[in-house]
Amino acid sequence: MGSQDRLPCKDAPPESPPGPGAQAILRVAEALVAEKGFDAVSVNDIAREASVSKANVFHHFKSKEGLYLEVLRHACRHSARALDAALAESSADPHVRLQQFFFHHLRALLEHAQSSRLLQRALLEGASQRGRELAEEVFAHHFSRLVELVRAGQSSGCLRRDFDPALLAFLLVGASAFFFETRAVLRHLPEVTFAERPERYGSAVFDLLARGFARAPGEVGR
Amino acid sequence: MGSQDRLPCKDAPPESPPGPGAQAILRVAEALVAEKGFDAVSVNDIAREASVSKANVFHHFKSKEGLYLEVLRHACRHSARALDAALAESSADPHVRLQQFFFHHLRALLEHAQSSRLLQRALLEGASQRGRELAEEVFAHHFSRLVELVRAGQSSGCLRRDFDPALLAFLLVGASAFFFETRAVLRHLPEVTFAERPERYGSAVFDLLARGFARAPGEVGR
DNA sequence: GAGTGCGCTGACCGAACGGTCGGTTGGGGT
DNA sequence: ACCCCAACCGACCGTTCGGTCAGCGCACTC
Repeated sequence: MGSQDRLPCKDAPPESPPGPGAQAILRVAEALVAEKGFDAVSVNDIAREASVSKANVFHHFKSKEGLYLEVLRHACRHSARALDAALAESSADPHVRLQQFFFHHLRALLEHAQSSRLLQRALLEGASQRGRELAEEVFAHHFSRLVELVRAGQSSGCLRRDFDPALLAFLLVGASAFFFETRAVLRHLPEVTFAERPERYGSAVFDLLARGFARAPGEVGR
Repeated sequence: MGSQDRLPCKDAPPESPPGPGAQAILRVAEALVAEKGFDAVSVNDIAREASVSKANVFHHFKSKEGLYLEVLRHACRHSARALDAALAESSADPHVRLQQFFFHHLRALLEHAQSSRLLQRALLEGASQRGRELAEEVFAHHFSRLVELVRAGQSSGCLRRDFDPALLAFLLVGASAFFFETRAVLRHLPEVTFAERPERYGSAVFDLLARGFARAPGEVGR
């Protein structure tokens, strides 16, 4: 009943560093859950795909929920690292930094589609609140940093000051994320020519947005 | 086996117009599936919540999948009607028409959160391809009309011509949809002040976008 | 070579799943 | 009066679910 883990900060200890067998299970679970969702994947499916017995899955993870959380933690770590990299661009021009973040973020989303889809699902599902909290932690932290980046651009003078910095941050993230989410559908829309050309989509979107948030009408720096 | 329905166009005949009992089941199923997802809701749950026997559910719908498709069809009809209304704005100014569409769409999304979430899920899940096709039909049609609206604005001269009309259409839809999707998370982000103020979010986003796609620098019409 | 810890397994459990079946209503047509 | 048929139900079916358990093989130590 009351045996919840109380360790607040430690990374590995709650479960020992995953051995090679556990990692194989983790990888398979990640792929299957990302594709079909937690409820649509059974432990049997995972075990079969990983070529181990179902009992072995429960040997390495204390429950299906536990395995799911481990999978999610892995995806979060992955995603957090990618966001760190995207935010670490070191240009002096905030406009360029925003652009680089946007491209980096979009590319990372598409390249690690599995983790992206996993987090997308975690945010959607009301069930397993622990999963939501996990995903929200990652997003809250990095979103703050992005907002700060926008705000810095505003006070440095190269971005307009009459809009909410959080709004632009949200739009940048959303333009990438929504593109990723709906890409499969976009392919079927005859009017859409950018479904298969993420770079083209990225630069077109950023240009359009930049016209809205950049300071001077002709002096954008590009 | 080979007993697929072949009727191409008819609306009602495959299943008779739903009686009051069937409608109650449908309503409950819609709510539960929208909240938890298809796989996380059992027929027993639906029957219990609707205060009927499980057998009765199978009396009105030939299978769980069939019930799901009926639920989805209902949500699609709902959504299609809302989009029709949003696209039917009759102003002469394309800029105003776009704005009205955007606000209408955002409001509809939030007001009929249940249907919205249902379609969002249908697009996400690779399983039950029939569901995807259903949702895609609705989107493809109305997206075309929206693109045409943008294109009309471009050739009428009040919108810039150096961007892809499908791109703006996509951004308008995405800005609403992504806001809807992530609203629960936005509430927890301290920097975000617009999570509870959709109208404020809507006008801020449209203003920012409008600066990017509108033709003249000072002549926006608002 | 007895002891020990660990990765792993097949057999098994109770519960819940989607779905079926035989039967009971009750209002409408003849 | 009769029958019919849709709506509805309790009981039940076979299957699969998440999860448990006793034990096997094998490397390692003393």
